[in-house]
Amino acid sequence: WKEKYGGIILEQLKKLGASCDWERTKFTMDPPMTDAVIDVFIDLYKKGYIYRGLRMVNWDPAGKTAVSDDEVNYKDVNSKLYYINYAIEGSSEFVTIATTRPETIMADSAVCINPNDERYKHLKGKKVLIPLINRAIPIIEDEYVAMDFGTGCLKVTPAHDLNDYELGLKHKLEVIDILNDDGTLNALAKIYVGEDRFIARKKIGKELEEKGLLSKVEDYKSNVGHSERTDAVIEPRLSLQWFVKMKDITKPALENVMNDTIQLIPPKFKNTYKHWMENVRDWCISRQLWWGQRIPAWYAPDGSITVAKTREEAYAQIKNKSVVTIDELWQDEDVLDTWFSSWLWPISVFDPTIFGDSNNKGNADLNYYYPTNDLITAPEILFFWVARMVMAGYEYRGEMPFKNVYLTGIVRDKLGRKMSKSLGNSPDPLDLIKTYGADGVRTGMLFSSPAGNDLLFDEKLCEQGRNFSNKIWNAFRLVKGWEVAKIEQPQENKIAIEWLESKLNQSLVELEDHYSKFRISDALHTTYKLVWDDFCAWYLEIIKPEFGRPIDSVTYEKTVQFFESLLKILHPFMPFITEELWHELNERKEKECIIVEAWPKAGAIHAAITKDALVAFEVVAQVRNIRNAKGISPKEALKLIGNIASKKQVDSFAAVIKKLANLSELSFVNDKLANATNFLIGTLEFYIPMEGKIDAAKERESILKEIEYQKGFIVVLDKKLLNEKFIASAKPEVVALERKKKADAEAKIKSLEESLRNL
RNA sequence: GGGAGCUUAGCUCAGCUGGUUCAGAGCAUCUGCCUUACAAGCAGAGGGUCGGGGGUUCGAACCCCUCAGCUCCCACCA
Repeated sequence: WKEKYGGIILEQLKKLGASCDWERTKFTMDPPMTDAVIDVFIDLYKKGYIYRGLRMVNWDPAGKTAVSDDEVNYKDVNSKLYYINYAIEGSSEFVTIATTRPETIMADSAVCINPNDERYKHLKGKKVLIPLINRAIPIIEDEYVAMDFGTGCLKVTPAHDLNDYELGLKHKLEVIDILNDDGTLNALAKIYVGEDRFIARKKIGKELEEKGLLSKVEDYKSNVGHSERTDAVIEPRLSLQWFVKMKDITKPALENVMNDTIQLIPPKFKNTYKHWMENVRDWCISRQLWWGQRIPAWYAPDGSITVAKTREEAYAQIKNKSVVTIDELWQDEDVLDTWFSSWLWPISVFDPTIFGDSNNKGNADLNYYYPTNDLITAPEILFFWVARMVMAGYEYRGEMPFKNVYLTGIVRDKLGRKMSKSLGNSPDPLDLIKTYGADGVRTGMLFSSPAGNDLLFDEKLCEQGRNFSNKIWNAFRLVKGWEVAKIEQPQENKIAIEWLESKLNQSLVELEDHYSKFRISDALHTTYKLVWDDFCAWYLEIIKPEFGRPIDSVTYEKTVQFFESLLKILHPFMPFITEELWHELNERKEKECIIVEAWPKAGAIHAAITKDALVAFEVVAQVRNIRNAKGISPKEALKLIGNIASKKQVDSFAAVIKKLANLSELSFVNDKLANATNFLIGTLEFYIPMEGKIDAAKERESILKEIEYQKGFIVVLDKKLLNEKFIASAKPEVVALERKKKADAEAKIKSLEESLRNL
């Protein structure tokens, strides 16, 4: 099973482009890993952490087997609530107790009342007699009993009810198991021995009624567990199991998550974690299954138990104390909970021998890799696995196993259901990869993957991811298709390069911030915008030479460099296309691969240059506004200006600005950029009004609206700046920034008023 | 029953320290474009009482209270 399904999972991971160390895959049931598990069991047993105790299991009397919680279906069943009179010892009085299970009264160990219940105050310290068998049991008090349910008086049956069992533990009550494994009553029941539990229920009900011990019977709906396999009513049954004491071992695990030595991402899980760790019960580690590590406990005919790794070792320990032969020993048939092997993972995966010998400091791998940086896992196994790895880490290495725990979202389908094998609602990643490509699927998943939040899976996102791959590919085709010549570099290319340089650096800073906070989805969005909007939509459109013309070599070289940087930052999301293009873009040596390339370093963000370039781009926006105001197509607008644009370039505003620059024989010379843009706008305004269609009223309206907005802004800023509380509490640079905002707004209003006059 | 979280555009979700970078993105829809990288694309448009109510504050999507709906984890009732 493991070979088949483990193999499929590994193949899916490889197809998805996960870059793991495939030579080091481990299976927790491999012999050395198994040794580690057994060694830990023995060690914890010696330390007194492991003990045998009783535990309620879900018992299926038809299948005569324990079933897991998952295999129990709860159904609403019509049943009856029997009100039974228990006589008070040495008195003619009685108390009435409501129960759905009169057949278990013979297993009662006590009757429990709420200490705050005035009705029963006089019963304190007395005893009652169980009807039909007349056994005396004590009356105990516990706030657990609900005063408003039934009669407020509860019969306590530790052997046949989980809550009663715990109440029994608390009050040290006797446990009397009156049922056989097939659901019939045994000799301890004293009456109706051998009868089935449900037949006994009816007969006991009848007998109680005949003897006048039944005060009434009510119809009642209860939620009863049924076995998924046999549909038999599940019987809570006590069984001997192995436990790990959690009290001490959880201490460092709680402490070091609370003080952020180990960080949970997102941190909201700290609360959940804390609550669990503070209320943790002892860990039941034995399982009645046929696979797993068998518990290393050996039983002798005299009833003694020896914990040892092998039969021989067990015999060596026991032979002087007990008269047994080695062949008479038998091993516990239960196996260990799967998490009892998994919790050692961060250690045993590197050095499984470390647990057998307390002096073992660990091999080189363990010392190098432990503790690791990040654990990525699902929130639903935060307790099962993560918390226990932390416990084992502190117990066996005295140190955290990992620094950060990134909890992924749970993937749900469009209907909000958890994706699962049993529902069959999870798409096969291999099919998705076939349709959208591995890069598309990865990107699609990450578009909407905030840490720890659920994620409704939608194939549309994979489609978007696929489209992004395509965009990158097309950008590559464009660049690679250019003819390069040693010609003079146009001014606007210089500006475009500086602008993109600055944008790239700015994005690198943002990415660093996002990645450091594990905001993977945000990192993808930043990357996506940089590549699609800044690089493809703006930069490439500006530097793109006219059809049939070559590009200047300086711009070309720089563009290839940009492309390389972009591929590097894209690589974590899209490893396949980036690796491919990396090799196509330039000559590479044999081992020069993008996967081992260094992450681009952020350079300076040239605020001034960015600003100039933005002014240039703003011209584009102005052109657009004027065009919209006149309600004419850009083609028409350009025809007005001069019949110069090719059909292809008409719709591209980046191209428009270039054409405009050529037309007016202007170049974007250094600091005179602003003058140039003003001239351009003037040019447009000169030509376009000649059409006589300009909607002056509309234009005026929009300018007035903008002025209104800016004035409103100033009011807001003034309010803030005049607020003593704000001034007192804010940092000086924040105040300065607010002042600057105000000055900018005032300048803007002046310029708007100017254009209003010119209109 | 105990605990945690969610509710923002038709859909999926951002919105990080309360402020005008705050009402956003993508998808979907609508309009116009087969354009010499890309129709899996380009240019635009419409669309929201930030679940309801109350409070704190100069100021609330954001903080507090409350109600409603949803989800997950744990425990499940005589």
